[in-house]
Parts: sequence; structure tokens; C-alpha cells
Amino acid sequence: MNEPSGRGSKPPTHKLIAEVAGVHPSTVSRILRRAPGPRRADFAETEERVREVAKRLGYRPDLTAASLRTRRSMVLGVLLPKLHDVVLATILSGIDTAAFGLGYQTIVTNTLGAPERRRERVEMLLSRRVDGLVIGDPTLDEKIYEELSRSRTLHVLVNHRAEGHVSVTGNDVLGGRLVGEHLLQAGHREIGIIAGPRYPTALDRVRGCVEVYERAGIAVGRAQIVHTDFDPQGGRRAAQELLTLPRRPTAIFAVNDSAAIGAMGALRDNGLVVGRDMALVGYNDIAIAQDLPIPLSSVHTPLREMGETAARALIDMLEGRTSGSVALQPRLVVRDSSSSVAPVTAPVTAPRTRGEPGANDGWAAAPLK
Amino acid sequence: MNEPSGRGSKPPTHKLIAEVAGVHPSTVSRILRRAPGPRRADFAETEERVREVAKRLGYRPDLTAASLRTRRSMVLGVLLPKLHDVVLATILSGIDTAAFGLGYQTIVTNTLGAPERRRERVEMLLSRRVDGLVIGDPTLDEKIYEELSRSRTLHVLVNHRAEGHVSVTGNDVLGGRLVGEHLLQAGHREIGIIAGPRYPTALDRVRGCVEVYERAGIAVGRAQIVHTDFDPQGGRRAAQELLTLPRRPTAIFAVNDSAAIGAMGALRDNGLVVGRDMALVGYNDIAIAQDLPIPLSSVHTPLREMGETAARALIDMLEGRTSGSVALQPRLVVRDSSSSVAPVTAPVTAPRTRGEPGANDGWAAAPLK
DNA sequence: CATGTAGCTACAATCGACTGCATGTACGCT
DNA sequence: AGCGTACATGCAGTCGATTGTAGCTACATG
Repeated sequence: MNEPSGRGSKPPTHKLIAEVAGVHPSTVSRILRRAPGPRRADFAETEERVREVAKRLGYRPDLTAASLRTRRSMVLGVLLPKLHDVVLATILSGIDTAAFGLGYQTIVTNTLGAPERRRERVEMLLSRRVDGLVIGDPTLDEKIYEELSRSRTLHVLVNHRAEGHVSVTGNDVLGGRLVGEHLLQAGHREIGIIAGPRYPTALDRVRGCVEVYERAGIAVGRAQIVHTDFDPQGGRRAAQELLTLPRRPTAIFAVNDSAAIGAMGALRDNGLVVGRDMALVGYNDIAIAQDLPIPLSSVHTPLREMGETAARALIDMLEGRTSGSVALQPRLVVRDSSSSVAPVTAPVTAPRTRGEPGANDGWAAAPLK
Repeated sequence: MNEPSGRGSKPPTHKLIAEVAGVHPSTVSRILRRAPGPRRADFAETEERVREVAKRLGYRPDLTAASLRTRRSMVLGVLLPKLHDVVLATILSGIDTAAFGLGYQTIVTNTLGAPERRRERVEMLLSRRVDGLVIGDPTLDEKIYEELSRSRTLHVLVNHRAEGHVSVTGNDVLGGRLVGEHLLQAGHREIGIIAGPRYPTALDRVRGCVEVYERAGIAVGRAQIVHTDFDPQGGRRAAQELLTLPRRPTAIFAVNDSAAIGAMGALRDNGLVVGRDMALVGYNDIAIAQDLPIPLSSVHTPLREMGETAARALIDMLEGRTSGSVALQPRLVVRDSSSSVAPVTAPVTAPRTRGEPGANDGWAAAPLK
């Protein structure tokens, strides 16, 4: 009955369908391209016949050929510094979901490594004629952005922000502030911060936390803020360093969960029990945070949603709609690592941040709709 | 000097370069397509001029157009059940690296969810004319494979195996055996296994471990093997269940690290200290295993390499070379979670597995070169 | 019955790169 | 010097889908 791979096993094209159905290829194109709907009675039969033939022949559109003509590939390029990181992988998952839902697909690429290699990757994406880029790598150099504007390729930053670019991030200042308020309220006056790399988003988290302390009249010294990589080893080293401070902190805020987990290891090696001898709070609330032997307090940021929002923002721009930067709301999740015991347990009213509500420097506080 | 986006801002094509350089478009194609190398002296000048013009105009090849003509897209499709899982994300990273190194790019897609949605995703990939597929999803139905063979799309399985398909996995039976030998040697006679879903690779790990015990004359009962999901919640539930056994195990083997981490939580909730009151071994050796407060013993499988090998195997097939299934060597990494204390610490010679070397059912034991 | 029009189809051109074929040239070998 | 070969080039056509334009048909209206 069916003859899916008909005669010479070549995949069917508009031309073939047209021959079989007795119409012109362009007619096939128009029919297959639009949604099936009510037609004039005398032409409905043609439409039905064409669709039937296409189905019988097992027709599958060739997006490559269509792209050539329409000059739209319906593909988004995604640049991430590494793929094996839960945070980035979760964001990617969100991008993929939203993009697919809107008819786009994504080509992801790992930009880890030498800047030279990064350029090469971007070049490849542009050769592929991606319609736009979602960029999650905070280390791209300026030349790449010049290249993008020269080739009129739109882009959106995700989990990273920069002047003059549309970005989708968490509200990191607020996230840091939530941590600061939590620790301060629990009576911790000496804190240490594992600050991660000097990227805007990481710095924002630090700033939010420090602000809370300074407004409460407690200075946070330079030595209390240690910059490292976003990984367990970095967290481990940073924690070691914080433990050697003259006035040892009673609480540590790691601006990334992986670093926090590394810190846990270092603390344990020093005979300290997290949650009893030292409060610890992470950032991002990755899946295992709640399942660690000592569950980790962390700032939950909607990573999937961040990816989805970024993809939608980019597609909005591609389709001529306007789109602005978004900062998604974080939420502090308190667990055993920072709640069991503390120097002072008397619940104090958290010092409300004064002045500009949210103080988010012109970033939209609500997600795109 | 430069006029990167020349006149009407349209991106340069072979035709334009040809006009400017005073040659025929096909000449431009030939020159730009082959590697710059030694040419006949009298034509070297033409080549140089064409390259210079291309560079000056900021020419960037249009892979979309090339694909249409050559019928090769130089794109691999990758199907993974979820992207936000470290194990899969690491494999993806390996695929991406190897593919890019060989001139291919990848379109990844998240096949999580309803089978219907999976079909749709695969359809999209095929419409995109991907040259081949790397499949890391053990839950695809048979129809999809039929569809692939009908459209002559080659594929390779990764981290999953099935009769009649080329696959790249770890040697899971061996991995399980390593765990069994380790635990037996440490004197554990009652074990519990958190077995994950009933996929071939997971079952292999269980089988390897059980085999060792049975050869030592110790039966492993059905109740000692609990199937769950590959996530912390699953591990938590499974551990709970194992703790209620009449003869409580002194050691637990979780065939996945995430599940092992969940188990850690459950053990702690029951007042047990991992490594002292209960040995625990995971599988895959994800990055944080070594940085957990109590470092987790785990079977290290070269996940990046697995991805790289799968990509290379597929590309070998695409380019007409033959390629067979590969099982990569696992390696047991013993850490505190299973080494601190144990019922019997006397080191016993591990029972060597007899018979066929590796007993790997016809799977190549050495990685592709 | 003439005219207008909505709705459709056919035709041909286009998108950018690549390839088969025919032709032409230079080089190496004997 | 003569011949054969290797290589460079131009030409025209191809890949599959889309689109602007012209022309046609059925139906409605006056």
C-alpha cells in the first residue's frame, strides 16, 4: 500500500509530489507551508490531494533548502563556557525547551579554552547562518561582539550581563542581600565570602551581601572576600584561606554551590561540622544541594526559566518585537547548613534595605511575559 | 582601507569575490574549498588574489548553501533524555569537542517526556538533514530506529547499548565487578544494591557485582536489589527500603552517583555515618564525588572520552570507514565512604573472574583509536 | 449578461555553493 | 622535439524550497 521510499529511494521533494498530484511545485509549497484551514470548496480537493500524496510518499521538508531561500535558518547558536556544569546545563535545557516550542533548534558550543578557539567557534556558528545567539560566556572579548553587529546577528546574554546588551540573569544583588540578611539575622558578625571569578553576576552577589552588612554598621574587609573558580577545588582553597583569618568567620557565603560543596570538604578536614560550627550558604540551589548529607542552604535561581526567558527574548527580537533585559527573582532556601546552630539564635528583625526598591540599577525586576 | 560590509551591506558571495578578483565563481569555490598549499607557480598568483579578496570583503562561507549541493550538512544530531544531568552533560561535552575537531557541529535535543514529543524531535532533526545521530536515550521506541534506517540516517548509541546497534559505553559489567570485589574483600557479606532503572547498562553494573558475590558462594536476594530512578530522591527511597531488610546490609552499591548521594541523606537521617556504619559506593565518579563532606567511592568511567569516542565512531561511519561497538575501561576509586571502617578489614585476595577475559559478550574491550 | 473580485495555480527567477564536462595550458619525460 | 599527463579554468546545470507576477476560474453582484 504505502510506498514510503518510493522508487529510487530518493527522498521525495516538492517536485515529485507535484508530479504525482498533478499540480505545480509552487502549489505544493504553498499548501504545505500554511496551516490546513477552510478553503474555497473547488480548491479544497486539490489541497487534500496534495497533503495525501505528501503523507503517502513520506515527505519531510528540507529545512536546509528552505533556509537558503528564506534566509532564516530557524537555528539559534548557544555559547556556553562549559557544558558539564549543572548550572549551565540546566540553563541550556531551558533554552532548548523554549526554542523548540517556538519552532527553533539550537546548536550549542563549548567555548571553554583559548580565546582563539572561541572565535573559531563563533565563526562556525555564523557560517551556519544561525539567526541569533544566546551567550552564556562572560569571558568573550569585545571583538566578537563587533563581529556580531557587523554581521547583523542578534544576541542575548544569559546568566551574565554587560552594558549595552540585552541580558537575562537572576537578580544577583537581591540574592546576595537575602543571604546577608539571613546570616546577619542569625547573629553572624564575622563572615567570609567565597566570591568566585570577577564576573558581573558573581560580583553582584557579593555586593548584595556586603551592602547588608555595611548598612548594619559591620565592615566586611577585603581579606574576608576570596576570589576563586566556580568549582569544588576553588571552594576548598578559599575556605582554607578564610579559616586562617585572625578573626575566624562564623559563617561563609559561597556565591556558587559547587564552591560551597568544596568548602564543606575543607571545613570537615578541619574538624568543623557545617551547620554547627560554621554556617554555610551557597548559590543557585542545584539539585543535590538538598540531598547532601548536610543539606546546603542556597539561593534558588530559576535556571530553567532563565534559559527559557533568554530564548524567548532572542526570538522576540528576531521576529521584530522588542525585548529588554530581565532579572529573575531569587529565593533563599534555608537548610541545615546554616540553620541548626548559630552564635546568636535570637531572631532579630532583619535590617530592611532602604532607598530605591530593589536597587537594581535599571534592570527590570519582573520576568518577560 | 577595508570595506568589510562593502556596498549594500549584503554579505559577500563567491560571485562577488569572482567579480572583484576577475575570475569565475567556480574558481573561487575551488580555491576556497581546498587547503592552501603549494600550487603550480604560474597559478599561485590567482589563488593568492582570490584569498586576499575574500578576506578583504569579509567573506564567510554559507554552510547552508553548501549542504544543499553536497547533501552533507556536517551536523550531528544528539538525543539525550535530559541535559541537566552531569553525566549526560559531560558526555555531550565530549561529543561536542570531538565533533568540532573533525569539522562537525552538533544539534542537541532533549528527549525527555512523552514518546510523541520524542518522535517530533527526531523528525525535526531529520528535516534539518543531520548527517547522523548520537543517541544517549535508552527509552526510544523501535519505530524511531525503523525511521532512521528508512531515511538512511546512521547512528551510534552512547552510554546505552542494544542488540544490532553500534554503541559506546563503559564496560559496566566490569565496573560492577570491581565494586563487588572491593566490598567482598572488605568483608561485607550482606550488601544492598540501588539498581537504577532497568536499562541494559544499569543492569550490567548490577550483574557484575552480583556475579562476584555468587562466585564467592554468597547469594544476593531479590530484596537486596532495589530499582529506582537515577536521582537523589530515588536513592533516598531505595536506601530507606534497604535499611528495613531483616538482615541489614553493611554495604550499599548505588549504580549511579546521584542516587548514592540521595542514599547518603537517608543514611544520615537514620543516624548512620557513611564509611563507619555503612559502606557506600557510587558509579560514574562525577566531579563532586571527591568533594563531598564524606568523599564518595565510585567507579570512574571516562565520560568525556565516551562522548568523544561516540562522535568519532559516528563520523567514521559517515565517512565510509567501519566502526564497531566499544566498551571503555572503568576504574574503581576508593574513598572514605567505603574504606574507613568495615566488618572485616583483613585484605583478602580478590576472587579473579575466570573464563572469557572480560566476559563482555562480544563488545570490544579497547577504545577506538 | 457583463463586470468585478477573491482565491488560486503556473511559470520563472532566486538563494549560494558545488560539480561534471569540455577546454586550455604548462610541465615532465623520453 | 614530441607526447602524455596533471592541473587550472569556464560554463552551465543542480540541489530543494520559496516567492513575485501574471493569468485563470468560480462566484457574487448589479
